[in-house]
Amino acid sequence: MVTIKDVAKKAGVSPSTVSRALSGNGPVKESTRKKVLDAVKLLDYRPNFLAQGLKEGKTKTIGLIIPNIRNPIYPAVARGVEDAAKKFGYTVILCNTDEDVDTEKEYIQKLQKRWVDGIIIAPASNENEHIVKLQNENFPIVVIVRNVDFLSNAVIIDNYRAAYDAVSYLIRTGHRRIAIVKGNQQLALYRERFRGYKQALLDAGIPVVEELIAGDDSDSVQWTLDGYNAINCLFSQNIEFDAVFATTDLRAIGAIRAIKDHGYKVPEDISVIGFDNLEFSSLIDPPLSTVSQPLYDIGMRAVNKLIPLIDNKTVTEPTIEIMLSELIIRKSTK
Amino acid sequence: MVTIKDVAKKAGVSPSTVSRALSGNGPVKESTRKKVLDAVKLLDYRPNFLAQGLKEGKTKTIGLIIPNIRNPIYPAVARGVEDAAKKFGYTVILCNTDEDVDTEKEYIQKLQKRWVDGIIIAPASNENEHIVKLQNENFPIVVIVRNVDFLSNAVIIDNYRAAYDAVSYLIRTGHRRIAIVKGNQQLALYRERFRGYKQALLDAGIPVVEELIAGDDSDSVQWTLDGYNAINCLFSQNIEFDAVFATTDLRAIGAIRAIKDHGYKVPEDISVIGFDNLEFSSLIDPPLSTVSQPLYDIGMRAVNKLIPLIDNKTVTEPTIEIMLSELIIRKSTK
DNA sequence: CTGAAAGCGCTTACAG
DNA sequence: CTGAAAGCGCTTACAG
Repeated sequence: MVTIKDVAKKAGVSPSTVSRALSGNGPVKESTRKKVLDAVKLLDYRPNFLAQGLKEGKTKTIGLIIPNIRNPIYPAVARGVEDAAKKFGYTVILCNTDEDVDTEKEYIQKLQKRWVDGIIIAPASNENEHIVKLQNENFPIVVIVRNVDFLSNAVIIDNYRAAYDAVSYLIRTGHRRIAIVKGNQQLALYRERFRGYKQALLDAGIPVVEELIAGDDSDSVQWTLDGYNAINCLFSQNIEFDAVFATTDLRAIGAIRAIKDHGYKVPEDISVIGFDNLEFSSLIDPPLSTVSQPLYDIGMRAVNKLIPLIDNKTVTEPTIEIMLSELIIRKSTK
Repeated sequence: MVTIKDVAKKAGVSPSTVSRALSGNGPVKESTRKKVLDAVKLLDYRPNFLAQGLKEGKTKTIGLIIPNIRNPIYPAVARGVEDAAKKFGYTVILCNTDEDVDTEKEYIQKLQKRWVDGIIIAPASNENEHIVKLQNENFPIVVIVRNVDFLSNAVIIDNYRAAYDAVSYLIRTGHRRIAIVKGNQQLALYRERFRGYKQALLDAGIPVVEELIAGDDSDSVQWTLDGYNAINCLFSQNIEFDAVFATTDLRAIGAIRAIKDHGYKVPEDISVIGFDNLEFSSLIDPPLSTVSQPLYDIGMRAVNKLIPLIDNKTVTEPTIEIMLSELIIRKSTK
C-alpha cells in the first residue's frame, strides 16, 4: 500500500507538503505541486480515507435508513439521496430495518461510531426516542417520508391534504360508498391519510361508516396482500361500495385484483385510487389513478437539508419541508 | 466525544486494558472487565470506527456497485447483499453507475481508498479493464448478474440455457414465428440470451430470421420503452409473429402494451415471455410468463463468496457460481 | 514556501 | 493479568 510517505520520498519533499499540495490547504510552489502530482500519478497513490477521517473528524458519508429497499417507493428515494450526496462529495450507506425498531436502533448505534456524518431516516415505527436522542445530541439527522410526532428536520408531503384531495375527487365524480384500505395506523403517515379520507367525506356531508374501513395494521412484505384481503373481506360481508381509496399503490393493486376476482370491473363498477405513483402503476391494467409523491426529490431535498447541518453545526430550530404531491388521474377511476 | 481514554480513566485502568476487555484479544481479569464494561455503559462509549479501521486495516464495509437501484431487479439483489453482509458484521455502501463506465471507475477509485474491504459489482459495460486490474491487485471483488469476459469470482445464472429453455417452451407450445427483443448486445448477458434464442430455434429446425430480431442497444431508464418500440416497429413493417421472447420483464411489459395497442390479444394472438420474474410481473395483465432469476440469493451468495476473499487473502483461482433459474409459466403464453 | 512535530483514537507487541 | 510505548496514515499549527 502506498502512503503519503512514499509519495513524499519519490517527490523529494516532506509528507506535509504532499498533504498541502493535494488538499490545497496552504501555499505550495507551483513547481513543487507538479513534482508531487507526478509522484502521485506514478505510484497510483490514493489517500487513506480512514486516516483522513480520523484526523478531520469527518467521513463524508451519510447513512440512509429505510424500512426496505424492496418496497418500491424507496429505490427512487435512494437515488435522490445518492445523486445529491454525490454532488457534495458524500457516499451513502444503505440500511434496511424491515420495519423493526430494534434493527433501526442497532444501525444507528453502528453508524454513530463516528463514521457517518449524518443520517437520513424513514423511521420504522412510532417509537422514536432514539431519534429524539440523536437530535438532542445535535447529531445531523433528517426524517423523510414518514413524519414523526416531534419537531425534527424533515422532508415529507402533506399526507392529510393529499388523501383529502384524492377522496374529494372520488366524491366529485359521483362516488358515495367509498371504502378505504387504511394502512398501518401505528404510523403517522397512514393516520393522516385516514384523517384526510374522513374529513373529505364529512365535508361533503357523507357519513364515515365503519364497515367501509378495511385493512389491517400489519406491515407484511406482501404489500399487495393487505389490499387484496381487505377488499375480499368487504365482498364476503356483502358490503356494497363504489370506490376504493387505497393508501398505497400496492394496496390498490391488490384491491383491483380482488375486485376482478369477484367479477366486477374497474372502473365501471368500482373505482380505485392509489397513493405513491410507483413507476409501474401506469403499466397495470387499468392504469392506476393515484397520488404522486415526489420520491426522488424528497431524497435530494433531504440531503440538501442535511449537509448544512453537518457543516455549520449551528443549532437552528428544526424545520419541516413539505413537498408537493399531485393527483394523477388515469383509468382506474371513472 | 468520549474516547477510550475517558473510559480508562473512569474504570481506573489503562486504555490498553479497555481495548482488550472490549475486543477479547488478550486476557483480562473478570473483575477488571466488569469495571470497564460499567464505565462503557456509563459513558455511552462507542469505539471510533475510523481509528479501529486505521489500526486494523479493515473497515468491515463492502461496496455494492450496480447500474441503478431503480431498475427493479436490483432491490432484491441489494437486500440479499445487505442481509448476508449484516450476518458477517459488514455494512454496505450503495453505488449506482447509471450504466456509465466512468462513474463506475470513479466509485471504484473512491471505495478503494482503503475504506471498503471488498466490492460486489454488476458491471456497467463490457469495458472492464479496471475490474481486471482490481482483481490482479488481489483486491476482493465478486461480479454478479452480468458476467464478464474474463475469469473472475462471479455469481450469475446461465443466461444462455435459460433463454434456450424459454424459447424451446414457446416452440413446444406451437409457436413458430418468435420475435425477440434482444437487449443491449454490448453486454454479455444479453448476447447469451440472444444466443440461447437462436440455438433453440436452430435445434428445432426453425430458421433464425433477421426481421424478427428487434430492439436496440440503448440502455434507457425507460426500460419498458425498448420493448414497446421494438414491437411497434414489427407491426409497422407488417411483420407477422406469434410470440415474443423479451429479454427482460420490463421489455415484455412494453411489448404487451404494444400488442394490445394494435388490437391483438395476449396470449390468444401472440404469446409473450419475459425474463427476470420481477415482483410485480405476476400482477400485470395478463400475469407474465417469465424466467425467474434468484436475485436475492445471488446477492447473498456474492457476499458468501466475498468474505473468504477478504479474510484469507489466499490467492485462489477465481470461480464462477451458476445459480439456478426457473421457467415460470403464467398467463401471457398459451 | 517548506519541514519537523504533535496528535486524531485506536490496537498490539513488549515488558513486567 | 496489566501498563507504557509505538505506530496505523493522515493533517495542521508552529517555526523558520
